[in-house]
Amino acid sequence: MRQTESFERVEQMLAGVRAAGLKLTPQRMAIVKELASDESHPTAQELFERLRPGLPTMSFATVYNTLDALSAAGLCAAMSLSPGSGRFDPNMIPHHHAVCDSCGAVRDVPSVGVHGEGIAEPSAAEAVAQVAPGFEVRSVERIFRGVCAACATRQSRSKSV
Amino acid sequence: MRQTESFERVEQMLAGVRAAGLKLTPQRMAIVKELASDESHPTAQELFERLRPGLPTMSFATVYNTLDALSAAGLCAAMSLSPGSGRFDPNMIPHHHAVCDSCGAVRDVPSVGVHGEGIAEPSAAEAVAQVAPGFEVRSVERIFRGVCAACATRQSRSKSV
DNA sequence: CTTGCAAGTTAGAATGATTATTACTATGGT
DNA sequence: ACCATAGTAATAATCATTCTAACTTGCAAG
Repeated sequence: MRQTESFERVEQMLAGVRAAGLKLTPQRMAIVKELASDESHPTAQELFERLRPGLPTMSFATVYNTLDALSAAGLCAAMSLSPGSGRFDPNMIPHHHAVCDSCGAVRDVPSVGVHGEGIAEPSAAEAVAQVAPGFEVRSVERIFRGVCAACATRQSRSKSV
Repeated sequence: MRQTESFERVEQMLAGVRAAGLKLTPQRMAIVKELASDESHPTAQELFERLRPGLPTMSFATVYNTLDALSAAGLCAAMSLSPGSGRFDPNMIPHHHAVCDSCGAVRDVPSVGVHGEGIAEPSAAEAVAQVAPGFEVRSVERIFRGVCAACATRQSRSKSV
């Protein structure tokens, strides 16, 4: 069943590539196949190393280009979850973050509200337990992604030109 | 009032530095002051640039060292929210992520459950609106941080030595 | 107040991931 | 089969972060 699922996802993604007007090159096919059948959220590095045996001439930049193209076409998502990098937060009270996709600004969002602090609701904890048995959840963080007021006006302005 | 708040946080953090057995150097004081009175989640880069005028001899590594020390002492948190970097996710169905703090592995967590997809609950949306008026939330992502089964056993093993 | 030493700092080099550049090549429509 | 365009390869450039080795300082005991 899992085979079928990932096969479908490959097909879907390849269709998406064409629909987005992107050319279907061997490199892209290989990257799509590898990415779509992988649950482990690989890095560009990992993909490159896995694909190199099959396409020894492929360049590293192609992996990034393709991943960017896929992201832009809405066929995959770039994440940044790696620990110990980027920004530092002096606020140790459990809270969430609003991140502007456009300018990258980050704002704290207090976790008031009915659902309580940084503790998972039962349903969510169950969902984690199902996909990752034995995973001990220590904290839950919510990231609200969107566009801040400043960027919204800036974008509509430049769009109207 | 805001002045007082950040002043308190500086005091608290400095106290924490001493409590953790860390030496209180001018560089650390400066970094703590700057970080604790800042809501914008600065990068190491930004902190360094802001502090350089006051401490021209300070090295870049000191900023990182201090931030690491503060994180280790539980006085601040390192985040990675920047867009377009790190890992790639082929799963475009709204879902959450379980991240192991120890090995960095990422697993998808389906967002079944009563609270629905990637849409914020009213209370959370309100909270965002209060701190960032005009922020348009496009998606909500949850990150469950913790320790995966494999790392949990590995840690308890090495701890018992 | 002085002294000693561990912890901290400095400067710069090393590392590693990502992005940009440029000339070459292959794809897909006609 | 041909051509224009989009994609690729190779390499250089950039940026953040970590490491190294020598020097300096906070601070506690004398």
